[in-house]
Amino acid sequence: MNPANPISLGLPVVYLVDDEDVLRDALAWLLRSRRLLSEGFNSAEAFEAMLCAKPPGTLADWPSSPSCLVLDVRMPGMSGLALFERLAERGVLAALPVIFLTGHADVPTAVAAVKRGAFDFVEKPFADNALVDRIEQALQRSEAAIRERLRSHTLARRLAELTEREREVMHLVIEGRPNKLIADELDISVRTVEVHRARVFEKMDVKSAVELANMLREAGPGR
Amino acid sequence: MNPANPISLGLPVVYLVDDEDVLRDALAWLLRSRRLLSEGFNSAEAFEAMLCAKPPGTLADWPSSPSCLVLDVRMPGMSGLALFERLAERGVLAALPVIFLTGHADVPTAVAAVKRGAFDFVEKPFADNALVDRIEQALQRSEAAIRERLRSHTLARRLAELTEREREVMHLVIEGRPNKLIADELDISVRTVEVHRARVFEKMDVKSAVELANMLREAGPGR
DNA sequence: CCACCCATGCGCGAAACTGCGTATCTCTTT
DNA sequence: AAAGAGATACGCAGTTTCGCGCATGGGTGG
Repeated sequence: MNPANPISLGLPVVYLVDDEDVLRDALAWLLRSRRLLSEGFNSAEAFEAMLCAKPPGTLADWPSSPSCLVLDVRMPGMSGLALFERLAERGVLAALPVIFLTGHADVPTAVAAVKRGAFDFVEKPFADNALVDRIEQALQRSEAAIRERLRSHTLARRLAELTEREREVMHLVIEGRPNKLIADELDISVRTVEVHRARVFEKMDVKSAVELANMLREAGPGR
Repeated sequence: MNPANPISLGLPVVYLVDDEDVLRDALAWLLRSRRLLSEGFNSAEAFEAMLCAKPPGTLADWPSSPSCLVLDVRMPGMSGLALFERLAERGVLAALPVIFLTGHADVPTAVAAVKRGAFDFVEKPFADNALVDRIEQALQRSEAAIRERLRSHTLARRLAELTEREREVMHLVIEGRPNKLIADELDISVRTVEVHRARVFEKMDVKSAVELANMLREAGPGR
C-alpha cells in the first residue's frame, strides 16, 4: 500500500557481457550461488541484438524488472564503453546500472565513465563477494528507478487524459490562485473554472489542490 | 527578481592546494590570465588551518562565494584524499567542488573519489585550457549550490519561527486536508486551526496552502 | 505583572464545492 | 443528413469551508 511496499517487480536479472566464456561462466555460477538470475552475452553486439529483439514499443520501458549490467570494457568488436554510451543516450542507465569490469584501464577512462553515470568500475581480478555485493546494490537502485518510472508513467497517463483547457486551469490552480482570479485570467466565468477544476481533480485522482501540487512536484519538476 | 538573476554572490575564488610551489604559481598565473582569483596552500593542513581561522559560526556557511578546490592527491603530510574525505564529511562538496590533480593515480582511487562526489579527477600533465574550463564549470556548480543553500536557510529560518503547534497544523495542511479534519485530528476547534493556519501563512510568507507545499517540496523532501 | 503561546467562541462576508439544467461547437459515427 | 459524443461555457441555488476581526481564558516564564 505504501510506496515502499515489498511487492516485487519481477525477478532481478544480471546481464553479463564479456567475450571470455570462462569469466561469464564463473560469474554466472557465482551469482547462482547467491540465487541471482543471470544471462550471458559474448559481445556488446549480442546484447544489443537481444535488446532490439524485445517486443516493439517496449523498449522505452525496458527493463521492467530490476536488472544490472556487468560489462567488460575491452572486447573485440564494439567495446564496452561504446555500448555504455549508447545505453546512456537511451537514458536507461538509471534502470540498468552498469558495473564495468576491466583488466587494465586508464584513469581518465574510468573517471569519465563514472561521471557519465556508471554505477561502478572494478578492476580484475576482483573479490567475488565484493562484486556480488555491488551487483546487489545496483539491483536495488534499478528497482528504485523502475518504481520511479512507473509512478512517472502513471502521472503522464493521467495528464494525457486532460483537455487542453483543463490543463490550463490546472496550471493556474497549482500556482495557488483562487478560482476567481483564474476565471479572470482565462476570461471565463467562475462556474466554468469550477467545472474544469473538478474534472481535473477527478481525472488526476486527487481531492485537493495541494495533493495535485505534491503529485506534480514529486514526479518531474521539468513538467 | 527571478531565481536565475545575475546578481553576484561575490567574486569566485579558486583554492590551489599542492606542495609544489612551481605548479601553484603556474596555475595561479594561468587563472589570473582568465581573470580568476586564486589562493594557494602548500599543504592540506594549511588549507584546513585557513578554514578553521574563519569567524566562528561561519563554517557551516562557507564558502559564501563561488569557489572550487584544485587539490593534489599526493602530498607530504595529509594527503589530498584525506582532506577531500574531511570536506565530504562536512558536506561542503556541493558548494566547494573538488578537482583532483594527480601524477599517477590508480583506477580504484580515482573511481572512489568521483563516486564520493569529486567534481573531476585529472592527470598531470594537463592541458591548461581544459583545466580552466573545468574550473569554471565547477565554479558554476558552486554558485548554484550556494544559491540553493541560501534558499534552504531562508526556509529553515522561517520554519524555526513556527510554534510546535503551528508546525503540526502546517504538516496536515500540506497534506491537503481541510481545516475541519485537521481540527478533528488534533482534537481542537476549527477556529483554532484557522488561527494557526493563518499564522503559518504569515510567518512563511505565502498566501495559499499550495504555495506552502511547493516551497517545502522544492527545498528538501527530507523535511 | 506582562508577554507569549495555545485554545475557544461568535459572527460576517467571501470563496469554494455540488447538483441540476442549458447551450453552443466540433468531430465522428451511422 | 441525422444522431451522438465530447469539449467548452454559463446560471442558479444550496451547503460547506475559509478568512478574519473581536473577545475570552488558562498556562508559562522572564
